Amino acid sequence: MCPVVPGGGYPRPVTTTAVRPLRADAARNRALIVDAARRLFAERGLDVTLHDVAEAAGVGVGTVYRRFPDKDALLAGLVTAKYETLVELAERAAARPSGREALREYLLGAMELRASDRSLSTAVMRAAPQTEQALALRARLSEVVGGVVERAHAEHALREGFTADDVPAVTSMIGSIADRTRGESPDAWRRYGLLIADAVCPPAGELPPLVGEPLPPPTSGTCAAPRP
Amino acid sequence: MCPVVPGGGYPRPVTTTAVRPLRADAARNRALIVDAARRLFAERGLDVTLHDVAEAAGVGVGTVYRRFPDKDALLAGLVTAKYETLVELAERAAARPSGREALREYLLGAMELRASDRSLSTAVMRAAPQTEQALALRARLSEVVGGVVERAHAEHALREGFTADDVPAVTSMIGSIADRTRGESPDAWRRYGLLIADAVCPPAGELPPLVGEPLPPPTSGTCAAPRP
Amino acid sequence: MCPVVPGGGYPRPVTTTAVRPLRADAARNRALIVDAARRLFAERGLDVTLHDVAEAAGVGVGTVYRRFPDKDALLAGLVTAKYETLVELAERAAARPSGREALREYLLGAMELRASDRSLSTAVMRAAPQTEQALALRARLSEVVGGVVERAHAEHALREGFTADDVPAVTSMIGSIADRTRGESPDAWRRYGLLIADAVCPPAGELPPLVGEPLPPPTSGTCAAPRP
Amino acid sequence: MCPVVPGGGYPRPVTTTAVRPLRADAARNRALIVDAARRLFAERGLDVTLHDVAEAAGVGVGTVYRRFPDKDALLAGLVTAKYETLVELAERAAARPSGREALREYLLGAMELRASDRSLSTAVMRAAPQTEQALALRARLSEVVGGVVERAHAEHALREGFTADDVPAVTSMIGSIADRTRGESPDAWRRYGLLIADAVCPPAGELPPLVGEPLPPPTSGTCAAPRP
DNA sequence: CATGAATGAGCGTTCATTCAT
DNA sequence: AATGAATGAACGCTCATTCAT
Repeated sequence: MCPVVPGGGYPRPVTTTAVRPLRADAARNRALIVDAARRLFAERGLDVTLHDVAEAAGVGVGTVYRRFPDKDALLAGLVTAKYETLVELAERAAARPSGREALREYLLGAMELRASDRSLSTAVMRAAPQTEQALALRARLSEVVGGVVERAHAEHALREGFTADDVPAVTSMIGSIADRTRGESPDAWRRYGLLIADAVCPPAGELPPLVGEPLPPPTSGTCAAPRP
Repeated sequence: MCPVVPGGGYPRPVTTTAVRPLRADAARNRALIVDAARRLFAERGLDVTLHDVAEAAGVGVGTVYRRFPDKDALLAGLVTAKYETLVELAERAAARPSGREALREYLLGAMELRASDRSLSTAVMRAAPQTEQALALRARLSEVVGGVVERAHAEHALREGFTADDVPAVTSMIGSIADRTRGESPDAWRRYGLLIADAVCPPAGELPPLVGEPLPPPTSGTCAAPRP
Repeated sequence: MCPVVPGGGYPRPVTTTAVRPLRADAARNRALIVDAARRLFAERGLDVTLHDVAEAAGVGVGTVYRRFPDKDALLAGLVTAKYETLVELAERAAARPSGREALREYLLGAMELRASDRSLSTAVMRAAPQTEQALALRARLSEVVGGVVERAHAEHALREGFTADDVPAVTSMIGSIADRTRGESPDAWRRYGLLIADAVCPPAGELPPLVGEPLPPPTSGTCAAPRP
Repeated sequence: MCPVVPGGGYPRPVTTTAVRPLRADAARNRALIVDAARRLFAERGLDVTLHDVAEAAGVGVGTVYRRFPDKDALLAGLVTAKYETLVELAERAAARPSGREALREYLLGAMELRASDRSLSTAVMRAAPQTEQALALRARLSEVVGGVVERAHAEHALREGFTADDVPAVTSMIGSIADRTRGESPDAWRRYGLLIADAVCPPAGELPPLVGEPLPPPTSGTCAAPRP
């Protein structure tokens, strides 16, 4: 609703022409920071320094700290933004009539997202969702994906025992592969994405009778973000 | 069972003029260092300091630097040691009459190994194999696993298009999951290990008709270690 | 009772051409700032930030800097305010018929004042009196206390050699004790306040025959505030 | 016994010619650091940075941190060294036949010491004695001074109610005065040192009948160093 | 050779101060 | 005049790496 990252949909001050003219610079800088952070984190992983971010954004370090209390908060901001994208993705996928196709679409889309950002697979793990917004997004995502998973199960399109909580784990694995291969062949992960998607929820036509004896039900949300 | 130190079978420079009696101490120290490093990295991840390693090994930091030019080289050393274990594992598995079973045994064993060591999934990524020995080990591993894969294909037990080069990718993914879950539920990775093993090479009885349209043939060895 | 803001009795620039109606706001802000600063410094010592002060005062940091060139100037402002209280105290004490009692009253009162404000003993040290007003206040204080001291000497109630310039030194010492003990026993300083007051000017009844061989006459005003 | 600061009496390796030849540099550097620290702290108070210390000592910051885990530890080291001097001073004073004279000698000596080091009055307060050595020294000091105070009381040379725990408070006050006047007249504190010494324990000949109604017995050790 | 003392760039973070709005 | 966003030098501290012993 109200994106942490001022990417696209800033709440336009529709009624007043200039609600807070002072905010113009601030907002622009914030956007610069988030953009730079996103880019750097995506490229180089979690060990970029806030000095790097500041420099890349063309602002002073202090400005970064004005917007984000510390490095984790910045990461959390990025993660939150990414959750938003995931929610959108899930909702779009859920609109499909076939649960199977909905799930495959979401799975492959989520993998793609993870694969595009080096920091994400690690960041999601480290940064507990600290804002209500983040928690709400996670809950919403869980809800939508849960629905899709249920529908796919009802269609017998899904490997037995697979739950909505397995989804982040599965995309996280793909993220790790992508991290290793981004340099040489940025699409290498697709091979494994497909492998896993097929294992979980094969494309229409064949149903895998694979006997999955699911181990102890996974710590729920294991690969999502840690509980606060 | 699993020789930590690859120094065991050093090719003696028989023909060289000087015998170098000091080599004994050096080798012992190298062994101590690698041993300590392995333990510490496995326990605490990549952010252990070289002082910690040196202390745990009972040597001075300088000695560590004498054996390994820098931290990455030490990591590479660990990776090398791990390759030795993998080779053993592969050879043992390859002894099975069934290619399918041989492959499953190796896959699950390799996953287990990755899961047991916190630093490995990252280390493999960062450290290029720098010694002839490491390259030789990798070649040998590739050879043995390649044989097993071929046999499994011959038995039609393996997903079409799957190659020996996919094996490290697949185990690497499991390593990343294990890293994320080790704290809370150290066995959580098994769920996904099984999922993937089944997808690749299902247990005897059913054959996966899953149509795998392999994407661009993976950069060979992609998920092993980066090229030097 | 004790006007925090020295702005109260500003000498109006009656003769100047422009009346400057804005002065009202400015003065009010200055008052708010000094008030907040006093409170915060007294509570938390010198390491409060100017942002804290500004926030507590309900103004922006910029406003603080408009009124006081830098942090030290603000401290100087506080010291000035404190001087006003001291002048009042001295005048009230000087009204007593007995010089001895007047001096003791002033001494103990001044000590109490110092003891009640955490930042003051340090602030006095660092901030030179920068305004004419501050200098005027200091002169006035010196005058009043000088009178009292003289009367006490005339009554032979005061240790030989003791001068009005020793008074700030003596109260300053108590301030330092109070700073150190405020946390655990906020009244601990009284023990030493009494000790010193008795040494300087014992309560009526006994006259201290203590032979004080005053060392080199103290740099006058040494413990008040440094020269500009 | 074993000085924190390698000032004079290093335990000479009497029996072996070269016990630890490597330590030569280390010891020299440590001495340089402590010397520089002492000088800087004495001159500029507690807010010197460890970079300053390192630079003044001619070593890198890392070296300072190698010797002292953090800034407080360095301070604690200095404080410990100062305690040693105080113990020596107290023991020498205690050797006098007259308790009165012993106490005056110690008081004035301790004041002199405090007056000579700007950081000390603050440092003693902040740095809790962290080593057994420091605690032992403090205990020893307390013991010796306690004996002297008792003897002075027995001679009726001491203001009633004055205890050994008042001694650090009294010297601390002098330290604060000295801090304020060091720049302009470094001996100004003597005037007040004498005043206080006389108030506490007047020179032989006259006994002050000053009615001291001691306030609640002071938190013991209030102005010494905080309890660990 | 082995040692561990020394180094110093760099980290995350703070805050007095400036300046565009 | 007032604001508060922006700045960046500096802080305490770490640790990979070097080099005198």
